[in-house]
Amino acid sequence: MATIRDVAAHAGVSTATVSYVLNGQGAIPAETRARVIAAVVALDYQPRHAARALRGRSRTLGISMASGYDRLADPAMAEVLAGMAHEASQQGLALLLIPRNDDVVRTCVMVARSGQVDGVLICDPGADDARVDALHHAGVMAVSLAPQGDAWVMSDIAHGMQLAVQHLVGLGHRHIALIAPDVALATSEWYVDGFVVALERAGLSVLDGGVVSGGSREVDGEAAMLELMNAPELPTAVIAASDELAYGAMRVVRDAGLVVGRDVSLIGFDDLPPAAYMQPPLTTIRQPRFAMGETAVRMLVAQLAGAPAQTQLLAPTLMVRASTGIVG
Amino acid sequence: MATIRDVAAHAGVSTATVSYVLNGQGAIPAETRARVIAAVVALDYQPRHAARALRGRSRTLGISMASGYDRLADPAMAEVLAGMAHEASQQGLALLLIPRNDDVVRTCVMVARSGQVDGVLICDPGADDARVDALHHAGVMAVSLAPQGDAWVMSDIAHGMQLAVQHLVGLGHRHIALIAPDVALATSEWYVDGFVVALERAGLSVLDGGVVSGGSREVDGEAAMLELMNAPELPTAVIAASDELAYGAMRVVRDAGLVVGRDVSLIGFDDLPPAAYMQPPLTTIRQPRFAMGETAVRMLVAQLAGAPAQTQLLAPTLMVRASTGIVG
DNA sequence: ACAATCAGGTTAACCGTTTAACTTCCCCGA
DNA sequence: TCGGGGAAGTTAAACGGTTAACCTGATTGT
Repeated sequence: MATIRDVAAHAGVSTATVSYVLNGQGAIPAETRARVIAAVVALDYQPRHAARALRGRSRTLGISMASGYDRLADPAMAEVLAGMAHEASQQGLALLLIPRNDDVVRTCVMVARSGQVDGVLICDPGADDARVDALHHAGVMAVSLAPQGDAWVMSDIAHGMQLAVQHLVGLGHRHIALIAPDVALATSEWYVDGFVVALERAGLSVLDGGVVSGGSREVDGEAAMLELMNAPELPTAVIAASDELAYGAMRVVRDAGLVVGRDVSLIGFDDLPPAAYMQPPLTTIRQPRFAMGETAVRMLVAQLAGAPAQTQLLAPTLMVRASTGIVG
Repeated sequence: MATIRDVAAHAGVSTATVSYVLNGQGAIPAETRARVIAAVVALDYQPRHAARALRGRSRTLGISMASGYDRLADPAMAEVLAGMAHEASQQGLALLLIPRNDDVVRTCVMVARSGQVDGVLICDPGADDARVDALHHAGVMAVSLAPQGDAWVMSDIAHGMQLAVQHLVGLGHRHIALIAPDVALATSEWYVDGFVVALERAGLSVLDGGVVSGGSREVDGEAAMLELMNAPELPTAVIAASDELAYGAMRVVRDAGLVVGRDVSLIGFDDLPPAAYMQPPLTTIRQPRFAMGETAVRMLVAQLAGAPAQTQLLAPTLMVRASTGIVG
């Protein structure tokens, strides 16, 4: 493969000149510039990334995923990632999926300190996640997808809960339950607290057994809904912390011979594409996942450029469909 | 940040010795080794990735996605990616999402030739994809997720179609239609050809308008199903090339007042998690997406290690649920 | 007429590792 | 006693760019 020296020789200039031309720096007259370009083309020259990165930055951002890359298959996560990839591409940055082993925190810090990435995006922050502190301590810039540290972006879950509860209360519901997400996730408590606060504002209170811990998959939603149905009194409405949980809950309600949207109202979170194709179509709180990904990247880039750390809440919206109805 | 020189000075040895210790090479007595390790720990030394990569390989594989990173949000794609990330982690390799611009082929070749990645995984091969040839021409190792070039892995779609058709024929169906995938994808023709061959083997033939071109999203499935319903005679069974297409088709059938699984049988492809939660639960051909991702990485790694290029077909399986039933 | 300035370069140090080749020193066998 | 050979390091040349500092000759200002 041709090196910058070969190009310089071919164009009859020094390597410095070639470098300046390629980086658009220095004052190079058009004629010389043209000769250099011609040499680059003739030799099919491609600068080595490692050699460049050895001096400056790597122009790559790291993606850290603690809970295992299986989570990539989670559509909500995939959408965040899509947003990140989109924005990163806009900025000409690459995204690196940091390899995982038993010590995720260590590996993540190592990759960052090795300079393979300029900053890190913490995609699945756990409750009490050690990565934020570890990265901060190592002097690595990072943005988290949950409120931790001083740079993060999240969907305004509390507001989403308000929307959900208000919608249900408006339909006459007074007896509302929550299927909470996996407690291991940092966002988990936001769903629960948001739910409690929203109920209070509506003048309602949380019932005994009105918050059941779910998980993240459909089967978890089934188990949680079964738990709710075995309680002394069945809530008239259920909010699930994700669409997947809602899918599972919906099936259980249906199997019990009840009609979702009439006997029991059901709201999900996320608005994944299949939600609108469920039977009945699922009312849900759309979370701006793609935008969260884009925003996280923009924030990290700004921080790398010297801007101060920021935090941001993105607004969710209510998608009304047929899985919620007047209490009856 | 401490460099290898600092470590060498601190341990009272040369940089070469430090390097040998760190890479487990050369014959270094335990006592010296311990001194070096102690220095590494004391100085919190972390080797620079770029400096290493400048000599050897980058230990990173590239992910090329031509159709835009929005496709990452496609759950089927996300599952492939999860498999790749999993296997790559096992091997201690990182995965790089290659940035996209208007000239995808060029960018992809550039990143590979720049040495930022050792090889490329072509995730969404298009029909007549220029990347395979371009990469091959540039001497870059690559594995595609569709039959093109000499190294690829794919789910055995033809066999999947056999399973689907056999299942339907066993239920008495003779009038079967196909909702095809986006023709821009390299795998598209495999669905169509597989369908045609499977029908022939069953002694059936393709009807007029029996193959409608779909797309990839739920709305495309709706449009395709509408087209089928407007044809002179309604097929008794429909095979959709993806679960998403099937979701859309299912809704249209339902909205027309027909019952899926009784009036019209419906089969999807992929077996995404929501499939089992549709109403009725969707019979579908499960494709081993995660395994495809793992296999692709393994094949690329083997190739980089000098092994000859391989091709592989992974077996899909039939998941029988309630969306298919005896013709009536 | 002479210094200051500028355009258009070049030189060489530097980024941080790896590794082939070489040096020492010591031990052992003939 | 001498040479061969291995153990334990060291030296220094790569790897392929970037960039601060310097050089040269021509032009400008006074």
